[in-house]
Amino acid sequence: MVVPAFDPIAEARRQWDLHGWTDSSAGMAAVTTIVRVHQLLMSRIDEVLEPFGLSFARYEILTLLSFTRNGRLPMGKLGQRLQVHPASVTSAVKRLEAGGLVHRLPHPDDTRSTIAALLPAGRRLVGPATDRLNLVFSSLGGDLDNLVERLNRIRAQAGDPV
Amino acid sequence: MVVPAFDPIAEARRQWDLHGWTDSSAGMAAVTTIVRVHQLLMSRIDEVLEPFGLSFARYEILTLLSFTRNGRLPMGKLGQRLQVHPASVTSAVKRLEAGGLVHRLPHPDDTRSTIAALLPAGRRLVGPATDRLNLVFSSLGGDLDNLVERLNRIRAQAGDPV
DNA sequence: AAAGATTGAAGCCTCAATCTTC
DNA sequence: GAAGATTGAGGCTTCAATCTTT
Repeated sequence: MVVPAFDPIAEARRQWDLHGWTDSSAGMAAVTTIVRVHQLLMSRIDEVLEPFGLSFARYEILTLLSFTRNGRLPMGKLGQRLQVHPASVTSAVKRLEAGGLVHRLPHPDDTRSTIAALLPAGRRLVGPATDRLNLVFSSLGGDLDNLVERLNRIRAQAGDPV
Repeated sequence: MVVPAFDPIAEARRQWDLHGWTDSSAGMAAVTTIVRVHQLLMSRIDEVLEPFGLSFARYEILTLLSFTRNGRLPMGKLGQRLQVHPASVTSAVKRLEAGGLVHRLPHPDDTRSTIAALLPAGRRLVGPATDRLNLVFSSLGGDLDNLVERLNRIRAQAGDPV
């Protein structure tokens, strides 16, 4: 993936304006910028997490579990917190289980439900992984709270309970 | 994917602070917010583009081609402009070709290179698809230029030529 | 009927390997 | 050897369908 010397997003916006789509150029530029930043962040995060054998999704599950009293959370709850499809949770937990970081338990009160439970090996990973991730986060710079606030406007507009 | 009544991102940040990771909570919240906004935007865009039989990546290729003098661009150029891996371009163009929206030509001067060329059916799609996307873009609201500016700081920090 | 979870299919992305041509 | 493009593999996501339990 060769990187050009100029900014492809700014160039694209110039083209939209040039072709008479001035009314959409700002929105389009915003969308492509978000896509690009998402791509860059994920790339760096995956790089940092790779030595731990974790993806970002799996790291998030580990962290979520480590925050609970007993390191346990139902599959459905995980999906809600991470805002992903139940199938994604099943897949991620399956991999975490294969790595010996988590295991599944039946829910005591509701046989339909499955509980993901943190294992010692999983808990040992959370701290170091977070430390490494901090290097990425702290290098972000800028006024992040303000950025989040502006992004939250888009979330709210889409119906998110911000 | 059930949506909870509270904001999972704000709740997660509260948890990080609670567990003594105050130094990373702002960065983590920024990352998860970007991930969420990316997810929401892509979901809405895919929904809008679905009737046209297009994905966002394929729409972007069509638009890029429509901006050129003769509707033609080498595969490699497309990858640079869209900032995606060459394999992604190959895959997207293959689908566009299957839909009769684009076709492949050999490069006249360099036999190694392949050129993607817009077909009439493809050109007819660009305008209407863009009109529909405008509905999404215009509903974004807020100061988009300012948002892009703040996101560009992250891009620049990652080495993008902003 | 509704809820919780899982499976299989399909799309998009990346990477590594490969092939042809410069 | 380097560049352009393609292929196959693997990861993540979603959806639709399915199965069990409530």
